[in-house]
Amino acid sequence: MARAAPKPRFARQPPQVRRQALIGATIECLKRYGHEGLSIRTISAQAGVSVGLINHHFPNKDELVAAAYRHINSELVLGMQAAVARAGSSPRARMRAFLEAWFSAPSLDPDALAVWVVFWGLYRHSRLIQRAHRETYQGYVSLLRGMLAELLPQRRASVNARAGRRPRSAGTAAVDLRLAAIGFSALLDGLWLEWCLEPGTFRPAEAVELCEAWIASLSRSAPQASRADSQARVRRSATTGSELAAAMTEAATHHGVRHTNRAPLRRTARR
Amino acid sequence: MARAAPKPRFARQPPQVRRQALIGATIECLKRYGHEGLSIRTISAQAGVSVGLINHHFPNKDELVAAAYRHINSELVLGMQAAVARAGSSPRARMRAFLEAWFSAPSLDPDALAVWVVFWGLYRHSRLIQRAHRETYQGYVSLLRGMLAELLPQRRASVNARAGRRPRSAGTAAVDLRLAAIGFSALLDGLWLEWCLEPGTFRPAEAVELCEAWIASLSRSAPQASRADSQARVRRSATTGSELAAAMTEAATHHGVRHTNRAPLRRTARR
DNA sequence: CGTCTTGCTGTACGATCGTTCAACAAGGTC
DNA sequence: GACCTTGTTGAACGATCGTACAGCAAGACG
Repeated sequence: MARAAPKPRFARQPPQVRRQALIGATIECLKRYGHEGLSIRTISAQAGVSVGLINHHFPNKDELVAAAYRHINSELVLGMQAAVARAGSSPRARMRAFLEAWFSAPSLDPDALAVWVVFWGLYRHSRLIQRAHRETYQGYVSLLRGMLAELLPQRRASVNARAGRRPRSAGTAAVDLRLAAIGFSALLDGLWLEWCLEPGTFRPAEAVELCEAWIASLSRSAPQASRADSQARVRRSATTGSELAAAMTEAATHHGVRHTNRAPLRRTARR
Repeated sequence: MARAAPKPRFARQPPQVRRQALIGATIECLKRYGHEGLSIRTISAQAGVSVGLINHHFPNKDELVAAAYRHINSELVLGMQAAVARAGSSPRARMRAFLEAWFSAPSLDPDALAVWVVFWGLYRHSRLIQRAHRETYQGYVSLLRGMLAELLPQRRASVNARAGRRPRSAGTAAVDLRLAAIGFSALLDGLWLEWCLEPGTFRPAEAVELCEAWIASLSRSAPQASRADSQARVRRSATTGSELAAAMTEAATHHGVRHTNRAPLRRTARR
């Protein structure tokens, strides 16, 4: 008889590689089984490892889930940043590249939506998810801010545009700009959501058209800021591109559910 | 010593009342604890009953959850329908009433969003949830369809407008109308989502303004269908209000995540 | 007050959950 | 080939899950 070649029962991997594999298995399980897929045994089976290995690379399950959330989040943001950077320096081309990246894989993926939805459900009750979101969300915010700022060149870059202020007694032009920015962000999210829910309803290119039409209507309703500086100063000095960008990035809640800090969660005795 | 008044240890309730109470407790638990709140013991404690009672009124947990989903779904739709009906017969007033109802409680509620998100996460993997959605979603669809049809009077009500068709070689007017309807729906969902995530960013009344501006741009970009019939026939006969309504109700996926029937879910051996 | 219906309780059960940990072995080093 | 480091295994634990069911009792009825 031939000597039995002692086939290894498992292969050791560097921690970083194994961690990445476990994160990938977590996301895959979420796609397949939804929230029920978030169990140690399901994930370890998907990754082809034993149950104990997860706690060897992650302190606990919540940390693994948060790492998975951080992964898809940063993967998306990095993809968007790369697409915009690849588009060159023309503001219009950069915005178009962003929109086309936004409305194509891997962003525009029904499976991905199913994964996002589970994370959203966890968000309000998991500090780790909140932290992972906050850390990766910043990249998305600054990307949008930069694109809008260069698309609608302002007179002066006022960095101190305070977040959250609502110019109640402002001129109509300012109000329209702020609303338009909010609406644009809603359009991005809403179209993305709708397509993922029912991909047959419209083509991604049509979503890009819709968004560009909205952008065009922005420039049309407030051309004084981008073209004629003198007119802008007359209408309202604070109505600059950076303010629009600020309002927009405030409004653009993107995929992640931000922590609202709203009404204090009732903390009655549970059970 | 005074005779101990034999205080009843529990109070019997008619099945329908108790069922409703259990449904209410389920929603309340979802608001408080998210997905973790969906346990028999948590819900029964919230309702102030024993663990066994739930299975006395519902065959199993999934049926209770589906009933809860059906409840908030139909509650919302009925509220919208009532608001529109209260507005009278003017199409514009009815649309405004709808928008104001959409952008106010109980629709516009961050707690409610947290509940919706959990249901969305369950949708793809629960036939019961899918059925509950399908049954209640019809009311929302017909409400939107009716409002748009009366807002943009068509030449002839073509009921057989097939769902899902995409006039690729159609005239530009038709494409714009379809896209506009899709965009309007995205605007509704996106604004609703954004406000629930970050209520401080804009006021509900501003969201109403945004939507009405979009509606106005609909009438502006394609007035031929609503005003001059002769022009419409020349441009494209199929571009009617009812087609817009059909396209819109296809696009308006509302809150619920529709079953996509997309790629067949990989059914590998689990565990 | 006695009787009957049935809404309701609460223990029990098996399954599965996340986590722990002692033992194993893969694979580099000498 | 012996040794050592450490990635990996898998049984075991207590907690919690959804469900079943035998028995209790609330409250209507005669």
